[in-house]
Amino acid sequence: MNEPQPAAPTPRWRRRAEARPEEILDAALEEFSARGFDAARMEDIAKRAGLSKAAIYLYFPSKVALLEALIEARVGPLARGVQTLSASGMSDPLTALRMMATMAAHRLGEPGLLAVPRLVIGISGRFPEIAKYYREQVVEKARRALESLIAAAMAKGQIRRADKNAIVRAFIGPLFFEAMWTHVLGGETALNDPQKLIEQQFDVLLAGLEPRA
Amino acid sequence: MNEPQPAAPTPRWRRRAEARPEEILDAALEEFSARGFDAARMEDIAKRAGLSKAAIYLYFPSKVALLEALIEARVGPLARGVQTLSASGMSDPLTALRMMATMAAHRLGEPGLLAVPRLVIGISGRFPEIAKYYREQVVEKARRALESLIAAAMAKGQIRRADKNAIVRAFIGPLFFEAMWTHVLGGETALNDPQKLIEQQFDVLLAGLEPRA
Amino acid sequence: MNEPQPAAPTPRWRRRAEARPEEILDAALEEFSARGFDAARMEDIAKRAGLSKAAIYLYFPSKVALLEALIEARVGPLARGVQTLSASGMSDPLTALRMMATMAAHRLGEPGLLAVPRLVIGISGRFPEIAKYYREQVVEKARRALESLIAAAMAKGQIRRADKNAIVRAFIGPLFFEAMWTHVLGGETALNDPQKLIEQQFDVLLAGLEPRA
Amino acid sequence: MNEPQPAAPTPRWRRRAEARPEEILDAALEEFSARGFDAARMEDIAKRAGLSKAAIYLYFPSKVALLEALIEARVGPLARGVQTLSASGMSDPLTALRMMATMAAHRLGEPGLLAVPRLVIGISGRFPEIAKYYREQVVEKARRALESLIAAAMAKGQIRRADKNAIVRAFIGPLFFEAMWTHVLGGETALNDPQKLIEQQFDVLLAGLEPRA
DNA sequence: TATGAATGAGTCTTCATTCAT
DNA sequence: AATGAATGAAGACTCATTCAT
Repeated sequence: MNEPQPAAPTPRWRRRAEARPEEILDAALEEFSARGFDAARMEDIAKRAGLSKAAIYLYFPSKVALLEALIEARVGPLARGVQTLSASGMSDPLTALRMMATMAAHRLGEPGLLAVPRLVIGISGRFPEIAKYYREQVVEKARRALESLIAAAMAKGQIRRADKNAIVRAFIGPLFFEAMWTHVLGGETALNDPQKLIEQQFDVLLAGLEPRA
Repeated sequence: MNEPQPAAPTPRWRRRAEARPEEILDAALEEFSARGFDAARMEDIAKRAGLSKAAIYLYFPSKVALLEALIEARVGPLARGVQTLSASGMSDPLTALRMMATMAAHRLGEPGLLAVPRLVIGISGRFPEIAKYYREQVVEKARRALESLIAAAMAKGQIRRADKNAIVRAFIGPLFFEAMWTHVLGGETALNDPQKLIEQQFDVLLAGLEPRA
Repeated sequence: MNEPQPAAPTPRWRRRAEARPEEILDAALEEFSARGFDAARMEDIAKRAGLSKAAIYLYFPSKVALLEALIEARVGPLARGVQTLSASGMSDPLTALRMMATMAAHRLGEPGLLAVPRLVIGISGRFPEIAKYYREQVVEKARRALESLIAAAMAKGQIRRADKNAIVRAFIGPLFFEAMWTHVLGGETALNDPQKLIEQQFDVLLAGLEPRA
Repeated sequence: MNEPQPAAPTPRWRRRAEARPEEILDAALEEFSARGFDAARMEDIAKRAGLSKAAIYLYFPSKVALLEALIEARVGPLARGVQTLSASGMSDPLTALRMMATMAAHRLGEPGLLAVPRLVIGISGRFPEIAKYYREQVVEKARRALESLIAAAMAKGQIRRADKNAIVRAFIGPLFFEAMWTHVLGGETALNDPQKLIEQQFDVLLAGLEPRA
C-alpha cells in the first residue's frame, strides 16, 4: 500500500500551491506600486493573492524578503531579454538598435511598465542594496548590451565615432524620460502615436551620428 | 534720549520662530529622502530641526501637509529659475541651451539634486495629486521653456527643423537619466568630469541638429 | 463507532472568540462608567476584558463604535422587557403598575443600575445622536408603555381621569430621582428599605388618583 | 504732571481684569457642557473667554481647578436662592410650594438650565468628591428646604400627613425628569405650555395630599 | 497682566508577525 | 498548507501646562 503515485499527476491543488509564490509576488507588486512599500499592507497583498495574511509567511519570511524576492524575480527575465536581444543583433547593429527602440516605444503604452523601476526608486533611500542590485542586474547590463551594439555599429561604419557612453545615454534617456513622464507623473503626450514618437527621436539621434563625409 | 530703535531689534527668539517652517521643511526633506515618506518619523524630523515632535504641528497640521508644503516650497524657485533662464536667453537660444546644459552638468555632482524628484516618484502612487502638481509646475514648465528656446533656435536657423518635442526629450532625457543613475541607483560614472560629459552629450545632440546644407 | 459528535464540540478557543464582543462591552461599560467616555483608556478596557489593546480593534473599529455598540446592546433587552411587562399587565393595569414599581424599587439597590443612563447623559453633549437614540429606544418606549397601562386603568375605573402625561412623570420621576441621587450623586437614604420606599411613594401617588366618589 | 487720578475710577482694563474669572467660568461651562469635561479643550475655553490659553492659568491653576471653581460658583447662588425662598414662604407653605413649582416650570424652557447638573452627572464617576459636594450643597439643601415647607404645611393642616421624604421626591422627581428629558435627551414635549404642565402635575400630587375628611 | 512658542506625557490606532488549531 | 485570533511595538497626533518676553 501507499504505492508511488505513478508519474505524479500533480493534483490540481498542488499546482496551485506551487503557483502561489508567483501569485503573491504579482499581488505584492501591485500593492507596492499603488501605495509604496511602506504603506502597502500585507493583508491587502494577501487578499489580492487570494490567501490569508498568515499564509504569505509560509512562502516569504518577511515583508522585506517579499520585496527582495519580487525585485529579483522581475530582474532575471528582463536582464536575459536584453542580452539575448543585443547578442542576436550583432550582425546588423544599427537595425537592431532601431528595432529595440521601436519595441520600447510600443511598450511605452503599457501601464505598469515602470512599476518595478518606480518601486526601486521609491525605496532606494531605505534599501540602497536593492537599488544597487537593480542597477547592476538591469541598468548596467542593459547599458553594456547597448554599448556593444553601438561599438559594433561604429566598427561597421554604420555610425560615426563618438563617446559610447554619451550615445547610450542619448538612446535610453529620452525613452526613460518619456516613460517616467507618462506613467509616474501622469502626463499624457506623444504616446498616442508611439511609432511616430520613436521615429522622431531616432531621427534626431541618428542624424547626429551619421558618418561624416 | 530715547533714540529711535534702529531697525527694530526683533528679539532673537522671534527671528527663530519665523525661520522655523523653513528649517522644518529642510529636515523633512532629508528624512523623507533617506527613509521615504511613510518610513520617515515625525520625531526624527523634529529632532533634526531642533524641535520637539509637537512643535512641528504648530506649523504644519499633518505629515501629509508637511509633504505638500515641502514640494510646493521647492517647486516655486525651480520653476521661476527655469523661466527666467529661458526668457533671458532668447537672443541667442543655442548658447542659452548650451549654458543650461553646462549648468545642469555641473550640478549633477550635488547629492540631493534629485531629492525632490525622487521623493515625488516614490509617492506618486499614493499621492497622484502631488505628482500631477509637480509635473505641471516643474516638468511641464521646464519643457515649455526649453521648447521656446528650441523654437527660437530654429527660427534663427541655428539648428535645423525637427520635432520640437523630440528635441526636448533628447535634451532633458540623458541628463535626467544620468542623474537618476548616479544619485538614486548609486552608480558612479562619467560624473568625474561633468564638463566633458555634457560636451559629449551636446556634441551628439547638436550634430543631429546641424542645419542642413 | 464514530458516533455523531454530540452537539458539535466547538473548541474552547472558538467559544471564547464568540464571547469576546460581549466581554469587551462589559469591560467598556465599567471603564466608561468609572472614568467617563473620554478619560477611559482603550488599554484599560482591553486589560479588563483580558485582551490586548489591539485585539479590541478586531471587534470594534474605534472607540466611538465601541460606545455605540455598547449603548445599542444595552438598549435592546431593556426596551423589550418594558414592553413585555406592560403588555402582560393589561388585564389588571393598576396591579401591574404596582408590581413594576416594586420591581424598580428592589432594583434600586443594584449598583450599576444607572450606569448606562449616566453614561448617556455624560456624552449627550458630544454625541447627541446617541442621546436621541437612547431616548427613543428606551425612555420614549417606556413612557408609552406606561401610558397604555395608565389609560387602561382609567378605562377600567381603577384610577380617576387626569392628564396621562403628568401621571407618567409622577410615576417615573421620583424613581429616577431617587436612583440618580443614590447611584450618581452618592447619597444614601431611604434605600435601606425599598419596599417601604415604594409603598410610601405609591401611596402618595395613588391617593391623588383615587376615583372620586 | 501725572496727578493722582482722582478717586481712582478703576480704569476700564482693570475692571475687565477683575471680571475675567467670571468670564472664564462662563466660557468653561459652555465648553464643558458642549463637549464634556475631558473633551473640552483649554484653548477653546480661552478663545471663548477672549483670552490666550496661557492667561487662564493666571486665574486657575489647572483644568480640574477650573472645574471645581465652576461648580462652586454656580452652587452658591442656587443654594442661597432655595433657602431664601423656602424661608420666606413659611407663613403659607402650600402657596409657597405652588409658587416654586410654577417658577420651576417656567424655567424649564431655558436651555442651559441643566448644564451644571448634567456636567456633574457626567463627571461623577471621575470626581466623586465634586458630585458629593454638589449633592450636599445643592440637592440636599433644596431637599431640606422643601421638607421644611412640607412639614409646615402638614402642621398647618394644609396637606395630610404622609412620609415627607416621599413627598419631596414626588415634588422634585417629575420636574427633574421633565428637564432631563428635554434638555439632555433632546425630547420635546409638554414644555410648550409650562403653566399647564405644572398645574396638571400639581393637581395629581395635591389630590393625593388633600387632608382627609 | 498677557501671550506666542514650546514640550512631555499620553492615547488611539495600525500592522507585521506569531501561534494554536 | 492554511487561517482566525491575537499581540508587541511603533507612530501620528493631541493637549494641559510652562516659560521667556
